[in-house]
Amino acid sequence: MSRDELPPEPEDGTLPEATDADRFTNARAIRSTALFEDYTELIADLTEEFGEARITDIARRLGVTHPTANKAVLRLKREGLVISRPYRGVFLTEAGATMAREVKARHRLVVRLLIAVGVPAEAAEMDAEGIEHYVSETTLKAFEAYLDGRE
Amino acid sequence: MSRDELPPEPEDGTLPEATDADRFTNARAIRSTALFEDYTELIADLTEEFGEARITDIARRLGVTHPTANKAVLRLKREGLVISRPYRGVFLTEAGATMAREVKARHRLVVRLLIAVGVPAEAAEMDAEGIEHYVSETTLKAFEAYLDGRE
DNA sequence: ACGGAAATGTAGCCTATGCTATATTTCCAA
DNA sequence: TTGGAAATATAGCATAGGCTACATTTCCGT
Ligand SMILES: [Mn+2]
Ligand SMILES: [Mn+2]
Ligand SMILES: [Mn+2]
Ligand SMILES: [Mn+2]
Repeated sequence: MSRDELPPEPEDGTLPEATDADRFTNARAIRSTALFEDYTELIADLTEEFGEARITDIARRLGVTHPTANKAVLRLKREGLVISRPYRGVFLTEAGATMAREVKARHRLVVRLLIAVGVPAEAAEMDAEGIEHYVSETTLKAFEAYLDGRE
Repeated sequence: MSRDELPPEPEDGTLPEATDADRFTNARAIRSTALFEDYTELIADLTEEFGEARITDIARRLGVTHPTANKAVLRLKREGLVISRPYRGVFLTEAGATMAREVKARHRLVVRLLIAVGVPAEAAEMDAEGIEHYVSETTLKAFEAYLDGRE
């Protein structure tokens, strides 16, 4: 029995609501970029701290083995987010740096928002590492407005 | 050059802070259960609506093909979260129902919190689908307290 | 009652993301 | 200057979670 899942189409000029499938598809798309976001953000941090991001340091900070980090860096290269030469450090491209900047801004804003609504700082930092990737532009704006609205 | 990344160990009775690696490892662990959470929550919904969860309906609601849903259900079975017989509906076990209940509660609470801080309902629903999986118990409690504290 | 349509299952392919074991390169200290 | 330690690379394995193509089963309308 095929159930017609079509939501009542609003023919009154309103936008059609996002379906369940839309939401899950969106979440899956984000999941596939979350890792790149963490890598670029981390590489930016390490570069700022040490002048370069070494594979070993990347791996240690992420809590993975270095072959895992190495393989991920190959994918980052393929996507044009980093450049690197064998046995040398990893550096962000313009695209990578842009991604890092945006992710870091999201990260900080999420932490601030969580703390503002009463989440303990330690938990806020922990949870933000996952949450940050799923916060849309719209939600980000709302967070900013909320934080501004309480000086 | 191996950089000593050890954070300044607090020998004053305070808890040691979570390292970056701790946070990323936590996020990776959650990522591996997020899919199960979405499936159990959805199976609970479908069972409530139709008396059973059919593979086709699961797939359509998630926006994936039915072989993908079928394979996922096999994993859910292996983990003891559902039972099912060939060509029949899928049903939650006690463990699966418990997971579904908890995820649904998290989902709703996240949406309510987002809306409370000014996120438009549509964006709140969209973002919550990803965020819900990364909200810890501690953060959940804080959300509850915050929502209570405003009538 | 049965034949076709819908639902479900299976096979096989792909990529991502983890790991261990091993090879290679770089770098530093004696 | 050089030999061993540290860093990096590579090979190979595994699982998850997507997909398409095809096989099988169920169900329903005539
Ligand atoms: Mn993150
Ligand atoms: Mn982050
Ligand atoms: Mn979800
Ligand atoms: Mn959900």
